[in-house]
Parts: sequence; C-alpha cells; structure tokens
Amino acid sequence: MPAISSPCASCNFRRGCLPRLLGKEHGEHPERLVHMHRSVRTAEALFHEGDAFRSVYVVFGGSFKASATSARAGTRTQVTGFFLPGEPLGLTGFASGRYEVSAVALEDSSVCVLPRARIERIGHELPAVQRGLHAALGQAIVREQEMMVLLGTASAEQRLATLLLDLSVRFARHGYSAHEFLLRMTREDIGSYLGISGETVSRLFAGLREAGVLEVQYRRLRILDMAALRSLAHGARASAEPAVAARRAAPMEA
Amino acid sequence: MPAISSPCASCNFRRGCLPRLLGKEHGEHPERLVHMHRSVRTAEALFHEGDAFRSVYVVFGGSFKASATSARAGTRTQVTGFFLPGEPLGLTGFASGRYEVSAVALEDSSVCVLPRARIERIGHELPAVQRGLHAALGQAIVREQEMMVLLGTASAEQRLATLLLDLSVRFARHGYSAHEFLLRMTREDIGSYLGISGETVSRLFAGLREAGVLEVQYRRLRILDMAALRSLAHGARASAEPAVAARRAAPMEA
DNA sequence: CGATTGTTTGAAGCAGCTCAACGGCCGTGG
DNA sequence: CCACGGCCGTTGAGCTGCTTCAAACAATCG
Repeated sequence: MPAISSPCASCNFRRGCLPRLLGKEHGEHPERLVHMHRSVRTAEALFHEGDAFRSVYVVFGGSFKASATSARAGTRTQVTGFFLPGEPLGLTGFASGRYEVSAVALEDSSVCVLPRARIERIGHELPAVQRGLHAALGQAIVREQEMMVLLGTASAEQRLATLLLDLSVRFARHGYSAHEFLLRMTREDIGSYLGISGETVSRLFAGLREAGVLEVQYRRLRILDMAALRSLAHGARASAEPAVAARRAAPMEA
Repeated sequence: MPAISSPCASCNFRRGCLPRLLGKEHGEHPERLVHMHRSVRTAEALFHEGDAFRSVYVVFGGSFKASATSARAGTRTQVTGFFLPGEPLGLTGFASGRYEVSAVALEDSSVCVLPRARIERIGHELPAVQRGLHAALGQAIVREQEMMVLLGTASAEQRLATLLLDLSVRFARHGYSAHEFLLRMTREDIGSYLGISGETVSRLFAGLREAGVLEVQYRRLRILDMAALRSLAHGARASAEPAVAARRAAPMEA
C-alpha cells in the first residue's frame, strides 16, 4: 500500500467530500488529513467489528455496507448503513477505540485514510476542523435517529421508499443521476438494513413496478414517479394505478 | 435562574457523571464546564426539537424522555431514549446547531448545564476533555446503532427484555437497585421507544409476570429472575414455568 | 459451461396491530 | 376529606402485514 503524497490535489470530490467533513468554510488543506488511499475489492472488509480504531475513512470510489452484531441483544446481525463516495466510515471508533461495525465493499472500491492522530492534532490546531468533526459525529447521530424512527414506526413499503429516496439524493449529490442507478447490495442486504426479509423487498419492488412508480430489474433501478415515491415514504398506500399514485402526492385528490 | 458558582463540589455523581463524560482519567475540574443547574417539572420540556443548540445537559436528578419527529419520513414521532441521572442530553445539537429531539421530564427533575462555548474552549485547552467529548458522541452513535439492530431484528418480547435489562444496569450504575425500580414512563412511551404498541407492552408484562420473571404493578417493577430475562433478551421464548425460564439462562445447570 | 449465488413468486401461518370496553389510580375541586 | 373526571393500564377479539418455507429461474463467475 504505497502512500500517496498529495492525493487530494487531483480529487474531484473536493467540493463534497473532505471540506464538508472537516472545516468546510475555512479552505483547509485536505491533504494534511489524508494519509493515503487504500483499495478494497468486492466483498472484502475495510475493517472488522472489534478492530482497533486507527483511522476514519472516506469513500473515494465505489461503495460499502456496514454491519453490526449487537452484543447486548444476542447474536443478531444487521446491515446498519450503506456508504457512497464522499461519505465517512468508521466514526464509531471514537467511542471505545474499536470499530463497532464491519465495513465491507459492495464493489471494487477505494477510500481516503484519515488517521485518528492526525485528525486530533490538526483539530487541536484548527477549531474549524474540530467543529467539522463534531458536526460529522452529530450528523451520524441524527441519521441513526431517523433510522430508529423509520424502523420503529414505518411499514415495509414506507421503509423501502424512504431508502430509495435517500439513495437518490445521495447519488445526485455526487453528480450521478437521481433517477437511475445501480443497487450494489443484495435484496437481503436491503432487507436487513430495513428490518424486513429479502423476499418482502422483492415483493415490494414488484408492487412498485406494477404501480408504475419505478422500473427495476435485478440491480438496475429507475425511478419513474418521484412524487409518488415521496408520498409513499410519507405514508400513502401503493396502488396499481400510476395516475392515482402520482395524484396522491397532493392531498386533494378525487 | 441563578448561576451556581461551584455546583460540582457537593455533587454526588462526581464518580459517574462528568468525569465519565469529559476527561475521566485526568482529574479535570467539572465546575469549569458546568454553568449552572436548571429545574424542569414533570411533563415540561428541557428543550424542543429545532431549538438553537446552546448547551449540552447532564441529568442531575430525575429522568427524561427524548422524542424525535422524522422530517425525512413523514410525521412519525417516536421516543428515542430515556435519560437517567448522569447521562448526557442534547449531544445531537453538534450536527446542525439545533436540537434534533425534544427532551421532556418524566418527573420533577434537574440538570447540569454545559454551554457549548465552554465545552469547545476547554476542549481546545485540554485534549483529554476533547477526547472525552468525542467518546461521548461515539457512544451515542453506538447506543443508537444497537437500538437500530434491536428494532430491526428482535421480537417484541426481546425488545422489552432488553430495555428492562438496560434500565437495570443504568440504575445500578448510579447506586439504585438493579432489581427493583419505578418505570417513570407510560406503557405508550415504552411501546413507542421499542416500536410496538402500548397494548403489546402491557400484554408482555402480563406474560413475564406469569412466567415468574418479574413482578409488575403499574409503574413499580421488580425483576425476580435476571437470568431468565437475559436469556429472553437473547432470543429464548417466554414460558409459564419459572423453573424452565431460569434453566434457560445457563444450559448446563441442574 | 457448470456451479454458486441472488431473485422471484407462491402458500400457509402467526406476531403484533387496531378497535373496543372496562377498571383502577390520581389529581382536582367541592 | 371525599367525590368526580380524566388518564393510564389491562384484557379480549378479529384482522392483516409480514415471515417462513419452498421451488423455480436468472445472472454471474471461475
């Protein structure tokens, strides 16, 4: 694993990635934080639950899933998140000095490595970087809180619609299409993340296809009716009638 | 609201509260962080979702519930946590500068106020305090991740057993009995937190009572068979036979 | 090209929900 | 102090959304 001296100079995520994570408005030098890049192949782990926490990672290219095994509550394992380019992985390490989840690549991927020591040293010098880190940690908390609410209160259909919208926004944020993308994870992974079975995910996709909300074949997804998807996420019922589903976005339907 | 100059001198949580939160091994002076105390009466809010984030709070006496309304996923509201003495409230504010949950007192309570500015200033001077804050944030992430796994994979019974064990441990940590305590929240609150209905909580309590695992009348709870409760949390089925339930805790006993 | 892995679809069962009624507690006001 | 009203908790009955089990088929990869 060769260290790249200034990997950020040519990084096309400068707008959305590190500056967003650490000291965005202060024009910091991301190359001071990034130690090097690292490649991970499909299905390989970037780190394992329980490994010593040495670095935070930022996805450079590709995608990952994180999965956790709750110690407190038996031997249940669940996917706790999907990670796209520009998103930080491993923040949980700040808690105990160990990673609390395993991170596995969903395709051949690469990451930027931000050693903990560097983050702390530079954070100490530059309050803006420190605040950026706090914000990143806080955002992780917020994201998980929203996930808790989703798992605690939403139907299977609402959960899936919410995930698809979330992925859509995140893809769009990095310049990809918001309407058409590849699901790099299995139905099982999606189900695990959403707290439902893989079969149910499959059935839900079929239902949404029949309702004209989206096209989906295997991993390839195309959102046809974003408004309908949104209204589903917020609580409406799916219907086999596309027009009806679309109209549901506005409450005053016939 | 009078500022108390050195409220920590006489604080009986020194062992478990601030030192644990901020720079535990370095003998920091908690009174530099604590601005003052504040009292909140039953059913009153310490802060509301969306309020500007000015302080982190630590429960001094009493208890709170936090509840969130997921913006992303409709108008669903859920209890996201219960807070006992010594536990930090409001950490989510670091994300957006606003509180992401509302905190409501479950009984007449009081809190220590740690102004954000002070935390950041002192954290900058003392790396140990900084790391303590990072650890507290990381722990919040871990706790919520465990909650996600619980909501995503566990049965209603497993969820309730897990909550009771968790409360037991937390009460014990602050010198209260691990076996007998008061549930200050309603069945509805518990259900909301666990993603099940209040009626189901009530039925589960009835079942656990019949199984001899605990005594419960209204808010008063007594755990009779901690081992059985643990094995339920980890996946065993409840039984009407106390002996059987107990035996399940350790497979090899007589 | 065969083996493995992932996806779809069907059928049956059940865990937990909703709706509803009742009963006990507690705070408020007489 | 006692009576009243509202809230909380309990319990029952019926229903349904999701699960599990199973089989067939498609895609991918060595």
